[in-house]
Amino acid sequence: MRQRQNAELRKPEILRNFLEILVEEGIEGASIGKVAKRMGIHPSLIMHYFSTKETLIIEAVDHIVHEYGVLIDRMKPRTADPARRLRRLLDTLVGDEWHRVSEIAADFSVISISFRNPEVDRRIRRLYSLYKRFLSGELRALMDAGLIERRDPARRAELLMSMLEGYRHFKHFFVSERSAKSFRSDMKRAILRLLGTGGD
Amino acid sequence: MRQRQNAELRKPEILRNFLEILVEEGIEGASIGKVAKRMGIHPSLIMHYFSTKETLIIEAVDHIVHEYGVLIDRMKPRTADPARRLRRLLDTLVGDEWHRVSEIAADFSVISISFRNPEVDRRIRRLYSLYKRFLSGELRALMDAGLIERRDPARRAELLMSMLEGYRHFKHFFVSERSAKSFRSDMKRAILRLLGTGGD
Amino acid sequence: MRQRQNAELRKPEILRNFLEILVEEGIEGASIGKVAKRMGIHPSLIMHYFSTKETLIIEAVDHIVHEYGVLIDRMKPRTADPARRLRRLLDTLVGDEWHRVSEIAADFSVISISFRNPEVDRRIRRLYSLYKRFLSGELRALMDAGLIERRDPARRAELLMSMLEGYRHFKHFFVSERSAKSFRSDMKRAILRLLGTGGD
Amino acid sequence: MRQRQNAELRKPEILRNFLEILVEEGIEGASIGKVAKRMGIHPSLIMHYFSTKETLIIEAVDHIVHEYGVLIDRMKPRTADPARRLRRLLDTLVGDEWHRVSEIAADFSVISISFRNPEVDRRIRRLYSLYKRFLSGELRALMDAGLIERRDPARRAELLMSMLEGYRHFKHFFVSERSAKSFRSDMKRAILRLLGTGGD
DNA sequence: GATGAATGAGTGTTCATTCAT
DNA sequence: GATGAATGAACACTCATTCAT
Repeated sequence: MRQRQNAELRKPEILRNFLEILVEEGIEGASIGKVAKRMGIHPSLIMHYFSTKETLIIEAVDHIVHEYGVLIDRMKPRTADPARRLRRLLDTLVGDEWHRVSEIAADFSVISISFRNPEVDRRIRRLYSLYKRFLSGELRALMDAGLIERRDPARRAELLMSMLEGYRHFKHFFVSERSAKSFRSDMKRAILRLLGTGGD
Repeated sequence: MRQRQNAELRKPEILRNFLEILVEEGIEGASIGKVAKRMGIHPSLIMHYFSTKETLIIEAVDHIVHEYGVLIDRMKPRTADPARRLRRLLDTLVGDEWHRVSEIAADFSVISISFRNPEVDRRIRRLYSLYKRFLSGELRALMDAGLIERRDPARRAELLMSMLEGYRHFKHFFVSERSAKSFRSDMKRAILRLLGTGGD
Repeated sequence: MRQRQNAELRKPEILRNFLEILVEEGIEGASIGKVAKRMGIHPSLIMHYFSTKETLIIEAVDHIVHEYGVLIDRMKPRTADPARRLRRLLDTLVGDEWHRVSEIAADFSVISISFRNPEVDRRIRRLYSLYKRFLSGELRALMDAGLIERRDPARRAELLMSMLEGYRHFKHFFVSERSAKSFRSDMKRAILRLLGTGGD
Repeated sequence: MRQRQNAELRKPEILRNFLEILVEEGIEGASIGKVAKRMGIHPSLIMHYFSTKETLIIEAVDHIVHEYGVLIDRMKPRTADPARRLRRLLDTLVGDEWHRVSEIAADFSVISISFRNPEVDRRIRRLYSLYKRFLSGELRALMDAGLIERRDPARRAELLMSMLEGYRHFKHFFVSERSAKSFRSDMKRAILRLLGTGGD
């Protein structure tokens, strides 16, 4: 019954199951035993692949961070036309994909871990700095094109990230189901305001 | 050793210690045993007061939520003068006090719990709805006074909360230590823009 | 809310609740805490009345033993007529009342305790010896009257008790619901056979 | 210290120790910790083999039930000669072996458990139904041979079981040590009477 | 008479981990 | 590559009991 598989197949499978449990039960409920039971394998086999729960967590965080990185990469514009670049940026930032990429519950668990685990902290920091670098670059281009107000692009990026991350993580607490859709277009307009374009 | 105290003294002391550990070690590390050891008492004494870890958590969350509630309450303006009200609102929203009221690490742990614990979820939801109600009211008053653009105040409140909560919770990831101070005045200006006043 | 009562009222109430739990959850589940919770009083109050779980158990056993004692007492014939005495004896031994007097589950728990608790053992022994003395006396009278075979009345009593106790305690395992009623008349005939009367 | 064994050796060893404690301390005193201490191993090792106290109990009950099953099996006659079959049956039913197979204290504990544990209940029921099926079959053969009175063999089996089980379980309460031996021949005669043979 | 504070041992169970096979 | 044996610490929780009020 127990098929013999190699690390390349098993490891991602373990990571996937671990992340599922992380989402369902939080970090306080995510144990090696549960992952093993869910996969129908022996706990020691997980130790065999990851040697420590710590490294399992790190690799799981890496997986999440990687997904976000891919997304940021995909936001990169394929055109030099400033107007289209602005539209594309806005569409991506408030778009479905970005908000769906990972379960928010996992985000909270991971960030929760980051306070005590320097390795996890480093990874999140690196992700956000990547994000910020991309955004500032994009804003600078738009400023150069005169499409948005010329100001310190890094600061503007931080403002944007505040609003976007705040919305992504807390919306389910204060945005009613009903208004979620129209809220998105509000958000677009708000971004434009923050960046300073002519009018609404 | 067997010092005798009563519930009014012991319970908050236990809660305080529990929250300290929650911040230091996260929900996955916050155990009754550790709280007891830290206090130099027996774990069963904690059960005596809270009967369940669940209720200990709930009461701890209540404690946090209460603090935020007090803060929201203190934001309430003592004046009818619209201009002063606006200034006061801005000062509070980006002020130190609001950002210091509780350790952000505790916030993440608590929200992390809220995904699986309906009681905790209810409490956070109640808090945010209180927050939103207060903000919309305040915005409506400012709209009536013609100080900010007249728009659906609830939606505007949600936008504001997105940005503020995003900043509060994620700033340490993307705002450099150096810029934190000046970022605050940026934030104020951003708020004014979102709400639509004459110019910068 | 908590009324002040005196020992004469409280003690039997505690015993009653303890026995209920003993039946429902067995000796392994019958704790002072549960009794207290069920009664809405503090566990220490039970200690106040019984000072030890041991004495609580003993008094509970006493209560059960007492009930059986009353029953045996009630079997005593009010007539000197030997034929009526025999009929009455048979009717009682297989009668409903005797089989209903106490929950069999409690019997098993109590006997289970008796193996390790000499006090409980003494009480059960005393009860059975009372039972045996009564039965032998009755049989001797019937022998003297020539209604049943003349043999060592004590031995005959033991035989009878074997069969009756066996039926009482194990019938639910091997007697089908359907046959339980007719089994009773079978049992009566069986007793007569054991005691040696003319025919069936 | 860390002697390595396998399940085939350890599991029965654990079961044996558990049953010993069950007899000595009753179900209320039979804990995994005590079994572990007695064996000089860690409690978690017992969990490793049985994963739950419940399954440990079930397997222990299975062990007891199995022993009885073997005994019933051994009662099966090797001859077709009715007279020898009857003698053999009588000898077995009142014989030492049957009464020694398991500590009566364990019986009471197990039956005590059966009231709340459906799995245990099922097992005891199955055992008794096996026992009854065997006895009725045997009685029918003897009836066919004209050695005992022709009556509903199932009912007669139930009567027999009542008496035998009653004797087995309660004899130590009402049968004096002195009389135990002669009681056995009394019991044989009583059985014959119940089954209806010519005379005593 | 009754409650609450406090203890300390003990409950079954989960956990990550090590090691031999 | 995979399993199973074994550990030891930790977990939340229950228990009977003591003592002060």
